[in-house]
Amino acid sequence: MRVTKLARAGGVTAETVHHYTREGLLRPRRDPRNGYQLYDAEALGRLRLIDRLRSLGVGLPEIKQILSWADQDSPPVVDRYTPLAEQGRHFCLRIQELQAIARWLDSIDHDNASEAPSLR
Amino acid sequence: MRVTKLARAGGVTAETVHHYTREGLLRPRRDPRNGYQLYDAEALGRLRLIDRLRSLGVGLPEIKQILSWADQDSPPVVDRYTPLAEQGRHFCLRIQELQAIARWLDSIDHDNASEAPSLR
DNA sequence: TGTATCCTTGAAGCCGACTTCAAGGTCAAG
DNA sequence: CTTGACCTTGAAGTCGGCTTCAAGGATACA
Repeated sequence: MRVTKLARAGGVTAETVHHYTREGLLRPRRDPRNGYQLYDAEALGRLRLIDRLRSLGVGLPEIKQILSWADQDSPPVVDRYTPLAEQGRHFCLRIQELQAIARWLDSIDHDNASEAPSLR
Repeated sequence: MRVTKLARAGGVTAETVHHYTREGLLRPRRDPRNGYQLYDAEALGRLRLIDRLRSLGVGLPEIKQILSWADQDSPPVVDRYTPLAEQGRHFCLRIQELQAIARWLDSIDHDNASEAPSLR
């Protein structure tokens, strides 16, 4: 599929797809006849992943790295173990923080007398 | 305490504290003698919360709103129920996404044969 | 009393992530 | 064979979130 179709499927603008492509996060093949960029179904998965990570405040370079791990089918584990584990810990921390905040928001939501632990 | 001390305690620069103060996320009282901004222990809690939310991609206006809920000691629940519940759902979604991604990263990390579900 | 450190405000600058603009090539339908 | 929708690239513009700069006042202390 071409940019516009991918963009619509992923819920972003065609320009955003272009942007990610320029930045190397998406790597479409080319239609040899006209130079058009052609994206496959996997590209849609990548696009959705990019979008989710972006909404969580992950920057494009970091996302690019994550995608590169996904690209390696049979990678040498030892080469990427350290940064990957680090990434994993990073996300685990974020999750815990997010959960704590969500619990707190929820406690207000249900009008429990509890307050934000982080503010005291 | 004054800006620099708060900033150091919160692990940010004094300029960042100034920025948050200008944007209304922190509201220090003033030393009447010299106009200095004075922050209390609660401000440190707020600062830490701001910092965590920022690292999760939450923007300053959204954070300001969240802080305003924390400010209300005995608020009319009905007035803020809707946006708050929305916020809660928003964060829950983020958490779920983040967990899915973390699981996936983790699965690579431990070299299971599994792949990213989001890419297929 | 000097001087080093901290405080104030306002304005300008920087960076990342898009978004818009411009100029032109492709293509299907009528 | 023209019109409208879609594609290309490169460059410039926008916006949020700081960060830096500038000019001047306050404080601490040897």
